Amino acid sequence: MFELNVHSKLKLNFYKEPTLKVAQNLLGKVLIRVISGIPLAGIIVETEAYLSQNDEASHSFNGKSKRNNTMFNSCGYLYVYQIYGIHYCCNVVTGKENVGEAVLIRAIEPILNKEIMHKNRFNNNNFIPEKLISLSNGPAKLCKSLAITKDDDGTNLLGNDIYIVEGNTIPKGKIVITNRIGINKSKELPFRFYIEDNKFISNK
DNA sequence: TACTAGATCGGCT
DNA sequence: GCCGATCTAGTAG
Repeated sequence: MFELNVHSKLKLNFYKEPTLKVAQNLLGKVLIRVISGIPLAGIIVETEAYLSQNDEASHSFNGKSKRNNTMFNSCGYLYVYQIYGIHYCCNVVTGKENVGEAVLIRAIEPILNKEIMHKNRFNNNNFIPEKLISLSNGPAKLCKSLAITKDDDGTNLLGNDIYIVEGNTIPKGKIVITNRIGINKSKELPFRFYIEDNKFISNK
């Protein structure tokens, strides 16, 4: 059973590393979302990096706008955007202020208060273990499970509402590096990372 | 199991 | 107007 240790919260230095490095270092870390004092949590098992240079798929590619403003914050903030009118996706902002880089969290493995995550996602209390994987094996699914919406855009990850703590270190050999999915531009860039053989990564 | 369309909104051309 | 860093339900095979 996972024991939440608030003191292992990641410090600002963690986010200051180069974006591609942070994307890999995030694997195995634990994303915490506190609602009414109750922590929901999952192990980060899949990420994608979005850079500021030569990356057409990145929201920051065409410069700053109202929507992507948070992406241009200095590192250590949560960037949440809405997609297809109905879903939300969350990113960890990296880089210095006005740079515009982030790591999309694509999948987590639920470990704490899974029943509440299930209720957030499916709107019912009929929690069954078979549904565990589909709780958060995709960027929009994990946001739904953790009740993350546009309201959470700009949240400081060093605060107490949404933050990330230490978890298991993933050996380099267990990190799979592939191209990103679900996009049409800059598809060829090897910016997607996930934990090998993990059951909770996204479907595609 | 595999493919397709529909949902639904805001940002950008 | 168009289309997206998605997901789901529906249909066909």
